[in-house]
Amino acid sequence: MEANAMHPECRCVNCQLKELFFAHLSADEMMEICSIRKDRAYAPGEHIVMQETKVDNFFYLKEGLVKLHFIKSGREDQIITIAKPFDFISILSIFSSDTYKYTITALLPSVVCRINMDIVKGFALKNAAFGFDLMNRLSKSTDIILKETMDLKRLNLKGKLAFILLKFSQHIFKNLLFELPVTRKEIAEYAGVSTENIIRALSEFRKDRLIRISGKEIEITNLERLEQISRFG
Amino acid sequence: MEANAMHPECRCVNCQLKELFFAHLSADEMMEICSIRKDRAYAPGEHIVMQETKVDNFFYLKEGLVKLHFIKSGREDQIITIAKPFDFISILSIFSSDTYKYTITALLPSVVCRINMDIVKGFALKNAAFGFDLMNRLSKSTDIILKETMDLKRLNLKGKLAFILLKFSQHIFKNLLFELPVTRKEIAEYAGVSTENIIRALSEFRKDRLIRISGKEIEITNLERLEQISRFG
DNA sequence: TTATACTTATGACAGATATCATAAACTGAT
DNA sequence: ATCAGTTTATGATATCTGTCATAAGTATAA
Repeated sequence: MEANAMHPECRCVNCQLKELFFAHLSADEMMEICSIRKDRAYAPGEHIVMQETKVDNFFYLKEGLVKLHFIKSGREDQIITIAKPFDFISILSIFSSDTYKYTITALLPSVVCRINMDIVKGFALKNAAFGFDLMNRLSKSTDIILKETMDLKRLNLKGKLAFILLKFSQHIFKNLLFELPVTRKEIAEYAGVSTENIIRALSEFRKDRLIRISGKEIEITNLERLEQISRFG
Repeated sequence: MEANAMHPECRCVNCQLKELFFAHLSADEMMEICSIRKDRAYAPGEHIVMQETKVDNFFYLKEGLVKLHFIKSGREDQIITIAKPFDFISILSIFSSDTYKYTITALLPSVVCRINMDIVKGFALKNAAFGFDLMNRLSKSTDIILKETMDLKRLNLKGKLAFILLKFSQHIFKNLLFELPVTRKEIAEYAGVSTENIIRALSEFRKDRLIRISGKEIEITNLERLEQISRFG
């Protein structure tokens, strides 16, 4: 595409962010964004954003997998959601607060695209169509998270586990066979139940031949049944 | 105020929406908004917005109290949150989807200010500062809801109940003595537990002299202890 | 008013989940 | 290779929560 040729720094395929910017900004403005934005790679376990720190950048996940979570001293983490490539990961509060409200941590080797927040705000304030599009995308992201949280909330333990396994299989890896990118403890923190019970439920799913497990590798062998459990369990 | 005199249709004290519009729109634009917007009163139990219907209006709660909830046939409702005057109540998905994703129902006699969505979108698209301010307010509302949902999620039954009682006392009625605007069943739908257990826990709070109950009237008699339970319970 | 449905309340019990204990497997650092 | 710490796994048990049953109180409409 000629557009990409014009912006050698913004050549990532599938970049929603680029779409967002391209659709509304001039060639010069694009040049500005593309020269300012920075990529950075993170190893699993590395914090991308730490809660309570000053909001300085807008983050976008290009590669890998991350968790959005609350860290509470003396208490288990709470995982808000798990975000995949092309998701906006700095969502809540970045416009309405001056500190990040939650922590973002890499689960897999990840590459994050970072744009100075003042620049993004500047564009939003002088380009209404851009701001409007940005608002739509941010609100869509938040909506999905809240919906997911409410869905998880109403399910029993096995339902929560099935829901999470299906999220990995259907939405993240798009494959019945996948490598779990989280520990059992993290699944528990996501579901809001105890680690032991997640392990137990995994074993029962295995015994009932809904899944096969070898270490971190999971294969869903009875998709239909697992979907039932995630809806009604 | 002279501003109010200029816009006789928009004279409500404490209107956040008016602030939002006044700050960014011209006198003519304000005239347009003020002549188009409509108030409507709703009786308790009346639906203000029904999920799955077309997004046509932007809603703002002027008086009363409402619940935002998901209705599922054959299953109990899920209450997302309870909104009080000056809250934006049409939040999730109104910009990113063409149907409302949840239902809004009055809990107390309520007055809602309604503005045609196309008009709001029109202003947002041609006035960047207005759109930016709107985005901030909407995202702040959603942030608070998600935070509240995550807080509720990690608490045990008594913690959830204490949290909800404190929300009524501290955030909504700003009084230790208040009239419960919801049934025990609705508290249960909000907390995500069974109605019987909410009733039982209320009785125990009464026996432990944390609250006094007479019908719908609740008085918090041991605030400190109730706050402890809502934090660590 | 009576009749009906709903709400509040409590007890009994079953089922779900957390907690504690133990141990094997795995991981990373030395 | 070894050690320490973490993760996975399973059992036993206590606690929490849901479900079912019953009944009294309350509101609403005919």
